[in-house]
Amino acid sequence: MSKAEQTRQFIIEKTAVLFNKNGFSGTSLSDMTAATGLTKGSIYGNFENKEEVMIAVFKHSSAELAKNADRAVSVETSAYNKLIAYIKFYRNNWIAISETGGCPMLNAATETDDALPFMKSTVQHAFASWNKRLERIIEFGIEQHEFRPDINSKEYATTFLMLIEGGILLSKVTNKPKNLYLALDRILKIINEEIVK
Amino acid sequence: MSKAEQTRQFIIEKTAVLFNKNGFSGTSLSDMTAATGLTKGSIYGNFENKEEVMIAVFKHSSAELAKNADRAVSVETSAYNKLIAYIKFYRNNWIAISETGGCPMLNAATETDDALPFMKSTVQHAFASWNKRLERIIEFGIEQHEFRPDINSKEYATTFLMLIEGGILLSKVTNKPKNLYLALDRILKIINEEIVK
DNA sequence: ATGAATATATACCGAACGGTATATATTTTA
DNA sequence: TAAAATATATACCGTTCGGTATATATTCAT
Repeated sequence: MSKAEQTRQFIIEKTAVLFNKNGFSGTSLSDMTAATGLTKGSIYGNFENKEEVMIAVFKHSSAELAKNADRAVSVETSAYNKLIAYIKFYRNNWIAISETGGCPMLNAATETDDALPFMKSTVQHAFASWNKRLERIIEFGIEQHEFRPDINSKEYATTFLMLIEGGILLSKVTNKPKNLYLALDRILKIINEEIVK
Repeated sequence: MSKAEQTRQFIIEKTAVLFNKNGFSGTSLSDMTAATGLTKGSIYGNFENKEEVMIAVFKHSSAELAKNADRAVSVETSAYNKLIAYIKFYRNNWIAISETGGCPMLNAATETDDALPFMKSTVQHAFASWNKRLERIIEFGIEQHEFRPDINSKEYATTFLMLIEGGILLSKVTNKPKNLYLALDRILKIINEEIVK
């Protein structure tokens, strides 16, 4: 990794929390120079503009999230245990999520919708990937004869995703993990009562 | 209503969509003068600063949402039909919600969390009120012997709320109402299978 | 080790930012 | 209807905004 690539990665990592907490509009270039200790010249030597940094940061954050979730899931062999591990992953990581400004998917999606057209396709793609990853676990369960063969894996994946995001939102507002846990318990209930044979 | 009060209301209504779409940081005073046709002097004659406008706008938007939902619910007499009406309300209003920038509760909550401390208590209060309103319908159903007496009305209200917000988020991202409908169908299922006797 | 290539810092740009003092209209009250 | 009170417009403030040309360091390949 060349020096420039290192710096690029350094900028992404140091500004990720900034963008996640304050959004694109709420983050200024001086916030970014303060967070990195670099100058505007250095940042603009590695990125075309603020928008490009935002895109790179979001891609990094969502990829990191996916990587961590996948790691937690991959240690399990059965589809059921993989789903349980997924729930556990969110249960265990509430503090980290909370302290770094909440779910980057939720935050970016909310600001992107109407205000950041340049982010639209990137966010859409990240959500589709997330849905697909959950979907694949369910489909794997069907193949392994763990789960009912007639269920709509895509819809269940989406339902889980909505509950997780809704749970994180409520927990952030109330400052209590309880609501996220309620959402996760609901997902568990759906798995046990509707998905497993 | 005095002229000043009229103007104040006029500013709130004209800037509501603006704040909902672009957030607090993404909305400038010139955006506000453009949307209202008024000048800075006029706006600042009616509000202390931009923050006070944001607070007034959010209170207006969330109150409007509550009023419309209550209107839809109040025409029904049974608790069950009130809950159904609540679901129907969101189903019928997707286009309006979508076109005005999505759910103001979701949007404000997301930006507020870490970036707008001056909004925190207002948003928290609005969410608590929302939860309470749903709770009261469920409690009414218990009193009327329509619903099971042992259910946790607060938790069910929160679950519905999370599903609605998660559904709106996903539908906004994908630009398809399908996901919101999926969330609403899930709420209906919970009502029929866990709440009604 | 040295020259070429690349990365970072400095110093600056015009524009837009939120906000305000003051002048001018417009309401409101007597 | 006239005077007092209030609402709105004008013109301006200092600051910060995102962005850039250029100079200076630093890396990298030979």
